[in-house]
Amino acid sequence: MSITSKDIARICGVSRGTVDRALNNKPRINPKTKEKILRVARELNYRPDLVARSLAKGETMSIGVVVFDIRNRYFAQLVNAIETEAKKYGYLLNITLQGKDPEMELRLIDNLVARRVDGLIICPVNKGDAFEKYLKNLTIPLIVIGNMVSHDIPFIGIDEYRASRDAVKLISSKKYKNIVFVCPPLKDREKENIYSHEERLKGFIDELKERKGIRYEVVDSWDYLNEVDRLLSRSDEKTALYCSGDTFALEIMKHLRKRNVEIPNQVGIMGFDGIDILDYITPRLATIYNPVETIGIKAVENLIRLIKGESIEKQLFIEYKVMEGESV
Amino acid sequence: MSITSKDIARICGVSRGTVDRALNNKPRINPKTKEKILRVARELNYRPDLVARSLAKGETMSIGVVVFDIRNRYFAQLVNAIETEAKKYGYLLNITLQGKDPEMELRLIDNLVARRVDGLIICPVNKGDAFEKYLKNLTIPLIVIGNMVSHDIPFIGIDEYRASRDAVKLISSKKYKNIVFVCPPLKDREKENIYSHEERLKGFIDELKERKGIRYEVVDSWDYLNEVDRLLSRSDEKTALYCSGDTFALEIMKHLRKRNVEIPNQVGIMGFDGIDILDYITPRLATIYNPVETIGIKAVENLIRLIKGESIEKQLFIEYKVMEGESV
DNA sequence: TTGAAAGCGCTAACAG
DNA sequence: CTGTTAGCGCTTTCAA
Repeated sequence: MSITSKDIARICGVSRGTVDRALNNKPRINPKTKEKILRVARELNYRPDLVARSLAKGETMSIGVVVFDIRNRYFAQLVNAIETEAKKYGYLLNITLQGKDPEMELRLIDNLVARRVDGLIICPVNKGDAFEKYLKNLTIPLIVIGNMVSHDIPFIGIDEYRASRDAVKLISSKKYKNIVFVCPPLKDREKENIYSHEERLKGFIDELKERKGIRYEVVDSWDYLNEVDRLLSRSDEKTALYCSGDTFALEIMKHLRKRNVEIPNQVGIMGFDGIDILDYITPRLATIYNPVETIGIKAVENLIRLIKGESIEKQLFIEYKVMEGESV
Repeated sequence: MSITSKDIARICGVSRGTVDRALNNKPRINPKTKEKILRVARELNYRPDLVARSLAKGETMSIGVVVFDIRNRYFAQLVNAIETEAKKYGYLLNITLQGKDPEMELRLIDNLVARRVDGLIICPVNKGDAFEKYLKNLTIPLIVIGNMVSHDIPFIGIDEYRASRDAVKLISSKKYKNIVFVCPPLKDREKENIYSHEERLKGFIDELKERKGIRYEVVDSWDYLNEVDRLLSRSDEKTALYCSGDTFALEIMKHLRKRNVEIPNQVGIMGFDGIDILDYITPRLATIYNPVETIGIKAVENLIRLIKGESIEKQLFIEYKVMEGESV
């Protein structure tokens, strides 16, 4: 057993209340007794039990985080930023991964709430009214990142719709005659929250509707590599593949490399997210840089405001950046 | 305020002890009262307060993790594996990042201990006797990953020395006349624990000592790109760059690509770790595959054994794999 | 089968 | 300036 404040009180011949005042820099204590208590505490290498403190104070100084998976570059960068920022304020992270499993997500949120984390940051896979209601009934503050659930629940992300239109503008400026939006997650739209991809899709379509003379279509299959083969063999028009995620773009590039298809000479490619490993890839992938670090930092800032009972703006859109690259 | 077991007791007209028996499937309770309590609990959406439970039971069902940084692929994969495995046993993770700051590492470990995590998994940046003693004095079980601190402290990793010799064997088999070990972390050997890199260095040297006719040298500078330029301009022998980490290899490949140096025709490159993004890189990098998922899983398994008071083997070496690639 | 009471280690409120 | 008391919500022990 480790040493408690009671032990210190006994040894110093004072009450636990006095020990508390000394240890936590509270007023109304004799400097000499304070000094003595601090000395004894140090000598005995006293460490307060933070579990007990949490129970007494009703705060744990922890933030619960629920995301898909941190092998995913995007979430690795996000969680990294959240941890670094939270630490500055004395908060530690309870991080949990739902692996796109809606049931698991609910279980994890329940568990974190039961552990009395002071707030939650989630990138949800669930969606819909029931989920919205569930979140609203939580007793703790919450910030949603990426996949918006409703306009009523605090959200931080980028304006995916506008970013997607910008992506299409960039591609169009390169005189492609045919643009394909590659977005496998659309396949899962029934069961999963794919808000961000749906916004990107809308932006893609709206932008192209306004432009004449460019054909476009959508690939919404996880078998997208074969789809790409089929599309490219079928048409001899200058085609660009606009991918709703850098990872899909990288997979396609790897695939085309095997087929000796040259990028961007024979086909153009654009991604979305601006994950950090693009640094190592040739040709440099055109993409939308999603400021994930900033999003993480803002999420922590806003969450802490909520924890303190302060108010925040319900929707916070961070500026993204169009990265030209060499692949389109 | 949320509802407590006391409320349930009051409503059901029983004592808190009985409520506990019902809720936690304990014996010696009348099935009918149990049923009633469970029903009421469900109706009121009762959730036990896990902080209170932790205080009462003396266990938190959390595991503390301290690593460098999870933008680093290696740690992202590691933490991902640890989380997934720990969750199976009902443990959540408190993950913290020390960013190679020794002071920070100590503060984080202290904090986690104060939060009464049931065990720790760390990849330490500290080293030496004082640190070893500090770790031994911790009141909770601990597993060290990667950077061994001492043979007395439970460790999981690969046999870096042997792996490094195997790497050199692979390179040698390709008839290089000059092999350069690129290992910037050596620069920090005074202040940081770079056990794994030092083992790799030893393996490199020992293997080459046994082979005649191959020149070798070591680059231990963070300015390694310029060093590489200098080395390559100086010699016209067939040279291979053996990097103590895939990231260094990727940086060099990117650098050489700009200089239009062909790999492996003009210079060979080999990495270490086998991080997942190599999938997207051409030419395929030769490397040592470090089974980080397995290491994470084993770390959790062993830690839980320690938590339960069971015994484990102090040193656990997982099998690595030599990946031939096309870069050497 | 159930209840009562004590305790986990800390904080907070009030009285002295 | 200091001590006392109660309480956070749960588990555990012992007695009934």
